[in-house]
Parts: sequence; structure tokens; C-alpha cells
Amino acid sequence: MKKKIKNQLLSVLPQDVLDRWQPKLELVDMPLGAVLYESSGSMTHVYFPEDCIVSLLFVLENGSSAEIAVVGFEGMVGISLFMGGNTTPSRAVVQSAGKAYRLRATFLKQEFDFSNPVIHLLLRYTKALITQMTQTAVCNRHHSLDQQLCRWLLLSLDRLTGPNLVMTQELIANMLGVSREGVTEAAGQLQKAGLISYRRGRITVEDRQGLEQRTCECYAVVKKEYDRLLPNQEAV
Amino acid sequence: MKKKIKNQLLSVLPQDVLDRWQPKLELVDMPLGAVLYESSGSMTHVYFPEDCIVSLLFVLENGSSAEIAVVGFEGMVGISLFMGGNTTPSRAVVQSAGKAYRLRATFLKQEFDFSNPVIHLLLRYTKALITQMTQTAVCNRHHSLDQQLCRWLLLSLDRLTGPNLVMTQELIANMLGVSREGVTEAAGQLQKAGLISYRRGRITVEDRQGLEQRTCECYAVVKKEYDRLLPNQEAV
DNA sequence: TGATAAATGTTCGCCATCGAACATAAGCGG
DNA sequence: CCGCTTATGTTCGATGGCGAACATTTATCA
Repeated sequence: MKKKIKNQLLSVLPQDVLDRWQPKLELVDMPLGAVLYESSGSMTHVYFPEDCIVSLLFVLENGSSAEIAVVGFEGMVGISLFMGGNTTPSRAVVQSAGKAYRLRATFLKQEFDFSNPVIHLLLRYTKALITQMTQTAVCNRHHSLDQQLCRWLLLSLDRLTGPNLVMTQELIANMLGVSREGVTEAAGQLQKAGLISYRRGRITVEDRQGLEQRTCECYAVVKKEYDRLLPNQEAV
Repeated sequence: MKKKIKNQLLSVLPQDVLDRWQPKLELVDMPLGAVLYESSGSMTHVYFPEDCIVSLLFVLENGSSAEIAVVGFEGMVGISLFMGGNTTPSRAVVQSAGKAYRLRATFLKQEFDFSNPVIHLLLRYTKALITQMTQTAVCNRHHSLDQQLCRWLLLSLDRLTGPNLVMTQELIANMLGVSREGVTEAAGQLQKAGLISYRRGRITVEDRQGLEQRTCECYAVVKKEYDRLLPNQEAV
């Protein structure tokens, strides 16, 4: 008698796909605390939890961490794999012991039609975007308003041609999800330090390097990931 | 003379794809503050910024908001579209005016090979996962430790068969990115209220509804999105 | 040019959370 | 059953950021 599969993703696959996968699927133990992926480590398998829970954790340089998502029988651990690149920016840890089916990375990749360049490219981009989102989540939790403002300025700057941005402190506060007074305060300090100058909704970055020194690691992490996944010269 | 495309995603597409897309690409103005998508509104186009910046904002019920990501010439606005479902959970607002190419949603979807059920399913799942990540980011920013603990307990509970979870307060603190003392405090209150009971690394949820009432909107948002994108009965 | 609206600056009490320090209790191995 | 380890409870000063209130300045436009 065949074992009933509890994982929802696997169980809704068409029968022919499942038949093809069946011999490749390994049911493995997932002990509490097991680390499936380390930040920017390589991934050899993807996991489809049956009755365990896996936590996607983000660990900062100073050791503090934050969970960005949990995955159970409804999902799969290792989506970065088919999105391009073989690494995740997060750590995956078993939060509740149990079992999971796993599949070799190489096999899953074959199942993706990478001959379609549109899919290929957009998925790579999606992965970079996810990195930005997760880094933002952690930054929200652990870094100071000051640092976040620097990060935000740099991210904006990277997407502009000149050093000027049209943006009120009020709007920046909305974006960062902080109070306007807080932005006024932080921006005032940056101004005093000579890193930026502004007047009524018009900010000019005077010292980009200064901002980079002042911001948290989050900016660099995101930038690096974009550069890695979407190099501007090469055609995909 | 052909206009040089600045958007990086478009510019790295193979020539034949670009030729096919070219007649469908519309260069449009992106004025400051324009709202491209409203939360859970429908999406008619995707946008490839040329020299504007678009902010992906998440707005909570109480009006407070947080930016999850910014998109400029390096990317595309509207990835949810090809991930399945025609809505985004976030709002997209032009943060810096400029221009962008846009493409009709219907056209882009044709370019995706949805005949491959593996791709189809995994992308849908990815979308749900992204929802969870973004909601976590906002929750980190705006909600109290108490509410976050409830959310976390519920998310875990949904992925377990029974009402028991094996988990120390220390570990929960790591996951939530808060101090252990804070978890002790919050968990003590939940215990007093009769919602949970625990003893040394073993938590039992006694009153699920109570937790649901006490948590923030974030739990419901995530759950709803999973249910919508990954209904457990139907085969995809 | 003056009036008006919008943006920025400043203050201050309040509160949630942190982080350190320490106390207590529960389970485990021998 | 003892002793050790690990988990939980408790206190408290420090602090970052909130939010309300108000002052001031700068564009804009009639």
C-alpha cells in the first residue's frame, strides 16, 4: 500500500508528474534544530514537509535574527533553487520535528523549463526582489531609524541618475513606517554631518560614502544580490 | 533611430523576444505619487521603469504603512502577475517621477509557459510565501510583541496536527527577533488569560479563538492568501 | 506682494522593549 | 534521590521612538 502524501504541494501535482517524481522522492527525518540551509550556503535538496515545520530565519552580523516565514505541509523549502542561483540568503531551521520528502536540486531544476528566457530572467529578478523584501523585514526589526534612512537614501540613489531626489520627510516617514518627527531628527543629523542637504522636498546627497559608512549591512546585502543575479552587461 | 532602453530586465532579453515585445511596449509617464496598484486591486499592466522609482508599500488597517521594496530601472513592477492570481497584496506608488514601459498583463501571461504544471504550482506557492514575508516585515514594524506572539503561535498551529508545540521561549524570541524576557512576559499573559499553557519547552494552545482575537490582522491576511492560492482540494 | 498651504523644526511626556542581573523551578542523568 | 543543566520568572534602569502640540520657514499662486 502506498503511503499517503500529506504535503499539499506534492499532493496537487498531476498524476503523471507525481509518478515521475515518486522514485526520486526520499522521505527523511527532520529533527528539531536541524539546519537545512545556511545563509548563502549551497543547496543540494529541496524539502516538502509532511508533518514538520521549517523556519526561514535571517541572521544579522551581530547575531540577532528574525524569522521571515514558516513552512509546513502546505509548502516547500528551497524556492530560491528554481528561481536561479543555488543559494539562499536565509537560514532554514527545523522548528518542529517531523518528516519531509526531499528531492535533489538537480532533478527539480530539470523539471523547470529554463529554455524559456522570459521565465528564466523574471524568476531571477523575483529572487533578488525577495532578498530585498526579507532584508527590509529584518532591518525593520533591528536597526535604528538613522541607519534605515541611510539605507533608503542609498537604495533610491542607486535607481536615479543624479544625486537629487524629490521627496518630503513626511513621505519618507510613510515609506519607512516611522514617525515624521523621527525622520526630521535623523535627516537633521545627516545634514549636520554634511552627508546630505535638503530644502523643502528636495534632497541632495553630498557624500555617498559617508552614507554607506553610516548605514547597516542591509544595503550592501541587497545590492550585492542584485549585482550577482542581474549583472548589467551580460545577456541571459 | 530606435530609443535606447534603459530598463535592465528588458535590455537583457534575447533579441527575438524583444522584437516580439517591442510593438506591445508602451512608454508611459509616471508622475510622482501615482498609484499603479492598490492592495488587492487587479492588475492590468506590468511596468518596467526607465528612470522612475516605484515603491512597494504595505498599508495596514490602521493606516500605518511600510515599504517592502523599491523598484527602479533594474526591475519590474507586478511580479505577482506571472506568479498566479491577478492581485498584489501591496500598493505600488511612484516615488520618483519618470517614465516606464508597460505591457498588458494578458500579453505577459502568454509569454509564460503555464502548460508546465510544476512551474505553475511552484510559482503560486512562491507568491503565497512572498505574502507571508511581506506581512512579517510590516508586522515587525507596527505590531506589539503580544500580537506577534499570537500570530506566530497560530501560524505554527496551522502547520501541526495537535495543539502542542515543542519550543522554548528562548527560541521563540530568536524567531521573532525580540528579547527572551519579552516573550516570557507575553507568554505569561497568554497563560494567565487561559489561552495557552506551557511547561519547560512545551506549549499547548488551549483557546485558539482567543489567540485569533488577540493577534493582529497579519495572521488572517497570510492565511487567506494561502487558502486562496493553494486550495487543498482541487488539483491544479 | 501678500496670503496660504505645505514642509520642517522643536519640545516633551509616554511607553514598549531591551539588556543586564539575578532568582527560582523543572527535568534529566547518574 | 542528588546535583547539574536548562528553562522560566522578575526586577529595573536605559533608551529609542511615538504622538501631540506648537513654532517657524519656504514655496506657490492669486
